[in-house]
Amino acid sequence: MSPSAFKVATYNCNSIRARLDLVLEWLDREEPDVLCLQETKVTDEEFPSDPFAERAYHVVPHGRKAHAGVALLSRQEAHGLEFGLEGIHGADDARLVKGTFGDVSIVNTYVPQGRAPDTSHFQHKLEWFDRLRHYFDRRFTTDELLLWAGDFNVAPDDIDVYDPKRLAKHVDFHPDARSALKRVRDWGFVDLFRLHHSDEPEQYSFWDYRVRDALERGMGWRLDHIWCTEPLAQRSTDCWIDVDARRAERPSDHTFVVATFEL
DNA sequence: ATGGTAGTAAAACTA
Repeated sequence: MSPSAFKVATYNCNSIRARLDLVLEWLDREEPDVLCLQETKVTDEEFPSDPFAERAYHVVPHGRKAHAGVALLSRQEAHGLEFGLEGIHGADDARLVKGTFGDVSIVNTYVPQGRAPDTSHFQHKLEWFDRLRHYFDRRFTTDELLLWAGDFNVAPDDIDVYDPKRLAKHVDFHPDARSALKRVRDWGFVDLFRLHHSDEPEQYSFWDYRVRDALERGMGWRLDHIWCTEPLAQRSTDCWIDVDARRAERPSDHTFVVATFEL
């Protein structure tokens, strides 16, 4: 059997309804096998599935009204669907969806942002990572083809933010958040972007709307990630960040991260 | 950035 190309992308769209045209144009151009969306900000009933179905994409939404929400878009139908994290209920559900495509499982997460380090919301973020680590412990082994993608709301290392000293107390670069993320990574994940672009500075996936000309001034963060187990990393051919999508008209404050494989 | 902007949804809340 000859190897086949497999392309996965992740995008925090900040409302799928507000970003529908941008996402459709990107899909038409890039034709990924799977696109993981975060911050869809829509109930499953209201998710605009039709234009995706017209393009032969299956949609698995897991959303809620107004905030958060994730979705899997895929050319193959997903099997083995799982929604949410054990112990996370109510308004903070709608942050995880898992689907399996052939022998590749994909977990798409929108990690809680955390608001401020001295709040219960930040403690909840740390606990969320611990629950996610338990989820991987319980549900998968590191010799499986598993991919974890999404808005992790953490920049892993100094190289992943524009000013590590200034941002040290921010919830997306706080030492406690970074070590919580590291505990999940230590389960057995490879950061695909760094696998292909080790030591490359100023490679970001997020630029705050509120910072004037943040993109032009290089004031970014690498918060959106595609990580996978070692056997899948061995089949990885490339990983890149599509900065141009952040320059589009009415963009999200995040942009697309893409990974390709030969399965 | 003790600011700022964007989206939801109809006044704040979330990011």
